[in-house]
Amino acid sequence: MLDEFRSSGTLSHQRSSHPTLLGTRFAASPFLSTEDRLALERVALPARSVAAGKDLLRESERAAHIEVLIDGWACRYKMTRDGHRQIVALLTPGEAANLDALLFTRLHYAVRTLTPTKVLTLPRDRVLALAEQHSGIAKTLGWLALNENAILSQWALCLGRLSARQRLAHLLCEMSARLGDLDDGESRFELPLTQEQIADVLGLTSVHVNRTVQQLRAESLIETKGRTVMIADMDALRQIAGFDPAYLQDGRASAHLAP
Amino acid sequence: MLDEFRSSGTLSHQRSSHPTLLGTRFAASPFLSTEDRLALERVALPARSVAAGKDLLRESERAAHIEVLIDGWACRYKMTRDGHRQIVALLTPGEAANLDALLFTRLHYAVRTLTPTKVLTLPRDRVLALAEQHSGIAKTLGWLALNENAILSQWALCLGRLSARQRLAHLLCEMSARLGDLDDGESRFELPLTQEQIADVLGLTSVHVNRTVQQLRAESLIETKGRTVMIADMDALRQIAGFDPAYLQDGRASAHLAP
DNA sequence: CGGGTCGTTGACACATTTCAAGTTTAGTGG
DNA sequence: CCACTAAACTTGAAATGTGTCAACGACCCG
Repeated sequence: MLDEFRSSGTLSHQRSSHPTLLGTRFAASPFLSTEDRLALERVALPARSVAAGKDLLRESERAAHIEVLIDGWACRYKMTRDGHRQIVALLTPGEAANLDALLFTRLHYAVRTLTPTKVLTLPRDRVLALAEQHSGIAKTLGWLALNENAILSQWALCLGRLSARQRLAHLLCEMSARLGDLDDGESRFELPLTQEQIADVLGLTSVHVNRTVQQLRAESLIETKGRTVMIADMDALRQIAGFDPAYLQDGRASAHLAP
Repeated sequence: MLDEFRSSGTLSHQRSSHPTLLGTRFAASPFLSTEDRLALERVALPARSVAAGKDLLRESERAAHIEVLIDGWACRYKMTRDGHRQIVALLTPGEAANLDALLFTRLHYAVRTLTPTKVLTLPRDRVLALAEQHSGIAKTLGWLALNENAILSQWALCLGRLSARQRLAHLLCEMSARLGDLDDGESRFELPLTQEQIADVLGLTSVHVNRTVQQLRAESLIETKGRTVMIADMDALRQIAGFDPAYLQDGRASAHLAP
């Protein structure tokens, strides 16, 4: 059972203190061989710990490294001129914070930790050099970018066309699926977000998120205790959200393409 | 002056009838050498014409080719369970319709033409093979994907946090910039979208788009005649939208990284 | 114990949607 | 070239989802 492992938000109880990409999104790529992964790990800088609520990267910053979230949660966000925040990506353990840094000179978003995290740094130039030698690494990087693309497209649909209720349901379904809970029926996981942060993901107000959460609770669709969410009726919630996990799972289906 | 050239929505008055990537987003990549581009053109299938309003690709389809829009406009869109449409990307002359097909097995969106178009097909396997040999091509593909991510992230901010008025202003600013009108002051270009399609981009109702367009017209910020938009006061419009073209221009700034 | 963050609640304002006509424009065939 | 039709645009009135403002309570941590 991976339950405790997962709900702790941790992916890196590695045997050694050495940085490892095992269990990251990188390792989930169907294109990354073990050899590729080890090559990447060899250029990784030592992991460092970052407290919750810190800006890992700031908007418009020049970033020369890729930060990989080994442990803990973070988010990418953007600010509007009049001071509103929109979270454009939730980063769960194992995800890269700023893939763009590989080919872009400046970031177009900020990255902030949501919990205490462990972060591993991959120097841009070393990764680019590896990508030229190992096509599996190049493909993996492209695959990661396209995955983010798929999630962003889905969120455009949600933000543009779904009601508050549907958006919240969708977020819960998505996070449950991304955290590995693919089984139907029930699901329980840690969602280390305040209602205000959820509002910044959903493009809503924290007040309205609160009311919507209560509504779902009243219908016995979900339960919450602290930062733990339990989805009591996954089918019903997916129905409300119009959630189809297909957009999250590609690549796994095409694993036969791996070298 | 490129004015007529641009406003015709055409990028492919090529000398020969041979397919060409000159003038496409591919060619805009700071990583693509002339040799790389010619290699890609060699594997391209003959361009074909597609009428307006046709579904080039359907959601969940297995796509083995990348379709590049040589001429005309198209969009990527997704449908909600209850029948609402969200356009998640506007594809202008020179853009790739379904980059995802490179590494994914299934599409997560549909692609529909908005005007009569010319489409060029790049076979997936040929492109992948080229990407392994030419690092410039691999980088270009990644660069294209990251560019789409930047635009999608910006749209998440717009859809989540901007008012109808701001969103419309933002769309007009973005399209003006993407079509190459970087000069300040005025801008005139073709926007071949009905107000209903604009609504599907902005996550609004066509009725409300209409009212918002009229508002901008009444303030003398824009003028429209047919499908031609004229931005009369770019600075004011950018101010309203909080528009900063930075997210569109990366790569050009890093052109020194090209081989 | 105290102060701050987070969650909760109520009353009200307002942006946007919905519904249901019109009117204009563009395209098509006679 | 005109007549006809469908699509696109426009308008108004009413409904509604979500935001705003302001207060209070619960909880946690130092």
